[in-house]
Amino acid sequence: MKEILYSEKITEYGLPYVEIYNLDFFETKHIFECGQCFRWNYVPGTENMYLGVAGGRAVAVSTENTPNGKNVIIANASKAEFEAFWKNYFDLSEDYGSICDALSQKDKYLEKAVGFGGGIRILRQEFFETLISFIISANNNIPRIKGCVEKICKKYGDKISPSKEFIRYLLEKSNGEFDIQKENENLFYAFPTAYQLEKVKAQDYSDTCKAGYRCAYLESTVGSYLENPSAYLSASQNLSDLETAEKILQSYSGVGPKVASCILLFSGLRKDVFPIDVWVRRVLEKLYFQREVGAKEARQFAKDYFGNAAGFAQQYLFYHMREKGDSYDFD
DNA sequence: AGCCAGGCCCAAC
DNA sequence: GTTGGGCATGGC
Repeated sequence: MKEILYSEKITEYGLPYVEIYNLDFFETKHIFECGQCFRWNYVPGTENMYLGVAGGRAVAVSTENTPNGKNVIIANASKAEFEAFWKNYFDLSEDYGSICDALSQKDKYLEKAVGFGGGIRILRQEFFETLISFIISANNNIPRIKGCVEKICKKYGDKISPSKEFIRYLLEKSNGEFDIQKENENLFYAFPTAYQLEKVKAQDYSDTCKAGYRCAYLESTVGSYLENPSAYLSASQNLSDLETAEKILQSYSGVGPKVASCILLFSGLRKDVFPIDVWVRRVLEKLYFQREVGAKEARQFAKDYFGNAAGFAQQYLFYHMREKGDSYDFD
């Protein structure tokens, strides 16, 4: 794997940004629209820029082609912030070239899915945010999940006031299409900490974000999380025993097998899990079974067939099928 | 109107 | 240990 080269720069009007040079396997659309995250939004008027909040910081991420390859630009970030947070967040230490090669050689379906979504990176998102977000995701659809999460952040999270320079950057890059008034009111909030949610009741969540019956799960899970905030560490450190990690996560209210897999995968704790929702089960049935299968049989197959790369395989298959929609067909 | 969405809980076997 | 009904909400 190539060494990651980057530097901090600054616009002529004073906005710091980090530029990563010649980075392969990084497409913003693939990364932010593959269903793993809910707080990144396309910036209208740009080619491929997404604005998001993580780690209590708002940044705009885009790529641009140069004669030497594709550069990634993280705007409104310093070198120190990149090294302390974003480098890990974007999973830059993972060798996606090897993963894509290995999966592509496995079968023709994966070859196509990897060819389609080869710019995906599995984000190493913060644990508590991932826990709460994927409880909301159960039996829900992605646009609504994003709305629920956004409203919770707006009501309970810390306000992040964008600098004048960052606003100018967003306006210029979007040719004025970015609605700074509206988005400043909606997007620039940190995900709340567990302590900020400590006193929030199910009814409050319901009034705030209309998450329905999941609101009771949220209240309960925040409570049990606060009883032992480091419990998830024992799940993450227990790398030799996936079943224990899943069991710990499933002790939270609203977390079953599928949501537990998502939390492990999308918070970067484990890459060898294979979350199975209704979409993914359909893909497995269509591609590998040619019949209907139960959840347990599907899980076993994924574990045996995809092995250590199961999480990556799942994301490439999921993204490909979701984007293709009705035209998803390999035959 | 009825079905579906990155499913889970709980009761009944 | 497995299975099935119920579940809030909004888009189509």
